[in-house]
Amino acid sequence: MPSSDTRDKIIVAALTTFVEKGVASATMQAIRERAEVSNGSLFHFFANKQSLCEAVYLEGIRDYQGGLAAQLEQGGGARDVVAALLRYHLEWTEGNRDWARFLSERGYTGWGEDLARQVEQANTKLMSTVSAWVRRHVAEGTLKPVSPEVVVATLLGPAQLLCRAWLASESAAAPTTHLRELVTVTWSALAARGSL
Amino acid sequence: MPSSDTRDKIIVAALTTFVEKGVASATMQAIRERAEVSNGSLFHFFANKQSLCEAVYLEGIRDYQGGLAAQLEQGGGARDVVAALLRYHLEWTEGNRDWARFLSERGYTGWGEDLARQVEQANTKLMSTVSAWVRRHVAEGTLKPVSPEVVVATLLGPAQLLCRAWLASESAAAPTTHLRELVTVTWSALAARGSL
DNA sequence: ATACCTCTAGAGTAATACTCCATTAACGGT
DNA sequence: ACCGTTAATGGAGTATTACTCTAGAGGTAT
Repeated sequence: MPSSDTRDKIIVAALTTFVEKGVASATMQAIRERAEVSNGSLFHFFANKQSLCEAVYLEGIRDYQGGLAAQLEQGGGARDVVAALLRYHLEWTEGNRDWARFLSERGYTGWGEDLARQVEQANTKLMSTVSAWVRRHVAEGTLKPVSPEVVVATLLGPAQLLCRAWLASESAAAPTTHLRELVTVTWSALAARGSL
Repeated sequence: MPSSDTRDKIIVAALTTFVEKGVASATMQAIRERAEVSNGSLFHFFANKQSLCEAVYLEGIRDYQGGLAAQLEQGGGARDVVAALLRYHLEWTEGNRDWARFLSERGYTGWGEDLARQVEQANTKLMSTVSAWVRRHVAEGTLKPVSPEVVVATLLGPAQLLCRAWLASESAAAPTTHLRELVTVTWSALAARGSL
């Protein structure tokens, strides 16, 4: 079966193993056994454990960010967009628990230059889309005149924190539980005085 | 020099090495050389790399959370407390960059039961303090009636995100730069309709 | 003084990330 | 249809490194 879905098998095996055992304790052997792949193949696709990590990370963040960007483009009033973004974040996390776990607990600093560059790039791209959206609405007077960085942080920060809590301990309430409150609060945070 | 400041030397050496090289690539040898400590001593205090990690993590989070709790107790109006919390978070991050890096990029899931328990405990304690504060102000009508979890997330989520951005890329603006906007926005988020 | 305990020391061991090369499949050009 | 080149696979071998083990130094109490 000489095809490159081997790569995918490895990535998904790596993800589950990483989440299950923790990255440090996850051995390459365990991963390659789960993926049913030989040592040679494994190291053919990923030069070392770190680059495997990076690949998993990148795969996850691309999927997540892609969906997020889509929410921005589907137009609608500012408040609807805010709600959509929040809902997306919560639902994505709930529906992709392993990925979310991996992403939320792993920064990319100290990783390879390549990855750093690619992630920065993805972030920048997303950020510029958001910035445009923000500027437009600030100009129209629907949003408070604050910097795009702060807007993004205000939008996603709280959701991320709630999600992290849920990911860390089984006991915490599911993210989507908080959607309603989160939208209310976040909208108050960002809406210009007077705009509904 | 048979004293237990050896332990501290190890912890600080570990932190710097972890941040410098990344946890995975930081070897125990490098750490013990930086700490100027023998192999025996190192493994006398920390049974393995993971428990060293955990000790570093715990040390950091305790310092951070301690300061945070202090902000809550020093009274004042709700808005002042919000501002103080935000300022504290930003300043602590800026002043303890290495710790902040380590903490923000490292979740504790998949780590030892002990650590998990201790962190949960610390979180719970902080959370109950915050909850009390929130309930009081909700009752007085200064804060919107939302769950303490969402209040906490709203308070610290944005700040965390901004700090992470700063920690990840040298280019981002220093956290404290955003303090003013952050306070404005966060206060709008939490304040009950009508309270200044 | 002696027994005891914490801490230090460094050589030794086992695990494991990674290398190497030989073999096989896939593909493109003529 | 053939061949050359590249991509993929297999598994045995190596080197690094987390961790172990045992012997002993320093310090304290009885």
